[in-house]
Amino acid sequence: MRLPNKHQQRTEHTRRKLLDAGLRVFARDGFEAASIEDIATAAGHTRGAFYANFETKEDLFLVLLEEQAMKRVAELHTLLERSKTSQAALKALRGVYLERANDPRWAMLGLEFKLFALRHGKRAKLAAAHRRIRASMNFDAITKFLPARLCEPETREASKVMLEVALSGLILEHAYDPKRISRQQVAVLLGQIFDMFVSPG
Amino acid sequence: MRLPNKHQQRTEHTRRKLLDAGLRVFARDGFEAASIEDIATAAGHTRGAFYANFETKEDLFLVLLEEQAMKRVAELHTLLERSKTSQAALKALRGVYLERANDPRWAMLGLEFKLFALRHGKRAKLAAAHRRIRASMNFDAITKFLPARLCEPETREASKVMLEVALSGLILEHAYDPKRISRQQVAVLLGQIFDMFVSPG
Amino acid sequence: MRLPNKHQQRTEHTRRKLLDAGLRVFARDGFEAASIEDIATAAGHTRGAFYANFETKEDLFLVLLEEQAMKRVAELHTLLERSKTSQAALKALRGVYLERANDPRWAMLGLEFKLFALRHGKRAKLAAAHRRIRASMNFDAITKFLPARLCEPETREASKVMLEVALSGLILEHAYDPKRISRQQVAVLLGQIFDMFVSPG
Amino acid sequence: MRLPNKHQQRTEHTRRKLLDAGLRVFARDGFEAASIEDIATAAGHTRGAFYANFETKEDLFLVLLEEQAMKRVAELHTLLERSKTSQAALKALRGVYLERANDPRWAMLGLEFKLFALRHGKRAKLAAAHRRIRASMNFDAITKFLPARLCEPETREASKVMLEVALSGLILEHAYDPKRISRQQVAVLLGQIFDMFVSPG
DNA sequence: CATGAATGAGAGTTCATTCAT
DNA sequence: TATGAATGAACTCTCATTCAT
Repeated sequence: MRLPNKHQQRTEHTRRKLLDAGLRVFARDGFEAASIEDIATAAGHTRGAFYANFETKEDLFLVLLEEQAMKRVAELHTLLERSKTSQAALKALRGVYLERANDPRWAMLGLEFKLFALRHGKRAKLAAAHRRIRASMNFDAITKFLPARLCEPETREASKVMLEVALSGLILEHAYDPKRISRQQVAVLLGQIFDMFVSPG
Repeated sequence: MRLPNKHQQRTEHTRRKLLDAGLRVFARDGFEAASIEDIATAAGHTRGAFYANFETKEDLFLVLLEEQAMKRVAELHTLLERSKTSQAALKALRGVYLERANDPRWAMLGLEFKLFALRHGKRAKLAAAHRRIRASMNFDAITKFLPARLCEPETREASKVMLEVALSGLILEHAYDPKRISRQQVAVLLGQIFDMFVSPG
Repeated sequence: MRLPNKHQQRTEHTRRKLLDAGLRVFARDGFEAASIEDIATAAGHTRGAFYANFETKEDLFLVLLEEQAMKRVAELHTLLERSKTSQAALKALRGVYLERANDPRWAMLGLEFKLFALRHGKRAKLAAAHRRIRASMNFDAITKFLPARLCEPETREASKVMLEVALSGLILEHAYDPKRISRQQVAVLLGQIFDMFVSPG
Repeated sequence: MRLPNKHQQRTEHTRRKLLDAGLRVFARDGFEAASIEDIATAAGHTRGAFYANFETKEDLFLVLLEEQAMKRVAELHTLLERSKTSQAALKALRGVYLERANDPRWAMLGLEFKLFALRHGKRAKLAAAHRRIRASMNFDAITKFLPARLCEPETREASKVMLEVALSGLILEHAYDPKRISRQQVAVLLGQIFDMFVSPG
């Protein structure tokens, strides 16, 4: 288990830059309209670097998705582990949930992913990655902090869906027309949704 | 200079078929991935027929949006006019709201439109159509049937946004993974959202 | 030989307008870039009227060429017939020659025709029309007014070529860059050319 | 960031082949009728190679024009520098002038360019290239070898125009109908024009 | 005769991808 | 590993032409 050498580090660095650029460009332009040239350029490289690190545009997209999903789930796990009481956990969870409205990129990426999966779901190559991403999006650890009434699997899952939907939908709506719904109002609505579908009653 | 009626009818018929095909194809493939050839073929015509009736893909998209938005608002108006009491109106409204989850195409079109507007909002040509579509998406007539507490403009608008967001988001989620959230559960969640943000209390 | 009836007159009128529009549009845009829609619109009609009167774009072009060529030769014949002496004929001829620099459209049409013939000369359909146009461009009647030394066939033809070339070339050059060569200078040069290649010496 | 030399060489080679093919195809078919596919194929490549080297058809056309114009002016400068006396210079100039009738492609390109500039002169992008090409077409160095009477700017410019016009016009005429005017006759006429407008009297 | 909707071939252009370097 | 020239398929769009009216 030697440390990566210089060569490997450089490769990793390029890969990192391409992923970061991918996040920006996919969120900004959408999967279809994002061009590999744009992503490579945004990463400070050329298309060649892209193809040295990823197989296709789809590949980068899925890797990016998986990475981001795991990152977010990990954040949640850390958060919950640090919380001493259920109440504290819920409060922290609520804070993170509202906080996430401030980075529209992940919401856009999630939207793009669902549209993408919906439209290319039949492709065999997609399936495995798809499952992994879906799995990493789960954070069942939440369960143990939830009030009993929310712990029946179906209800729990539906609540989670509702939270996701409200988050990404309101972010999109705010981006689409900030005058119609302000950041402030987004926060209020998200709070209401959270309290309704998560907090104990 | 007037056309013989046959010509007009033929034109109208072709235009209608193209719009219908556009709805199907845009909803299925998204704006970017939808090709004019696909739309024309789905309508039983060739690309030439498309260009005889619309200027660009964007043009068809916007016309389609406007038409559908107006159609839906008109349906609501009719509905509300027929209702004799506020209570009846609310009940009818709730029914239509839940009902709309059954046609995923409109939700997909709305999503595509928001993504499209977000990404091409600076284009001058878009602006006018955009405003018209946005306007026709409004249905302030609802207001008079709402409980007083929801009639402050900001709250009302936020509630409408929340309803739209929940509807299109849950439809997308159900389409994306029906096993995760069933049609039944979508209906339940939509009902909860409606009751929370619209019904008097 | 009855007079044309109303129907025929109307047809002839449409055909006339299409030919006039063709002259304008071909001279302005060139054969390739001229669209049938443009020509029909410039004539106050639709493409249908075009196809009711001409077979193809090429057809209109060739008919137009032939008509214009014959018209110009006829003018020359009339002119020469009216002249009582060789000297008067030459003077009149010189005047007409210089005068023709004032209508660039014919020169442009002639240029377009030569380029067209050069590029499509092998097409069988073109051959006949081509010969007729070429023939109608001749005006050997001039010969009898020319000084003896110019009457050897080769020299005579070469001189005529030189006159044509100078006329159309200078018109193009003036249209292309009026600051480089003024209308006045065009006239001076044409006069010099005429005097050198036609006038007796 | 510097390319290994092999890459540069390959690029330059392809670009060269595309320019050469462009010269042939534009001269043969004209600007409008020349297709990028034809040019690329004539160069032994695909359209993609074209777009890797040039932005548009117009771009290749203008680059080609500028290159050819500069090449011809450079030839003239070299020629004049080598001449020891005015008389020798004039003789050499006359020889080159007559010689140029043997390559119809440049004359056709020049014609196409004037027609193109005339028809698209208002386009902003064209203006700069246009000026550069026009400038590189000048060869005022001739002036010092000309007889005094031709040195007044206006007369000189007019003479140059006349020479250009005669050259390209006769080449076109000969290409259009070699039986009407032979290569031999073209040479005779060009000689007469040169002697009249350039040689000392 | 004239209209204009529809066709279909072909244009210019973009772009994911390959490959020699 | 990274470059960038080149490929080729796909796209949007134009336009000469046909045909029902």
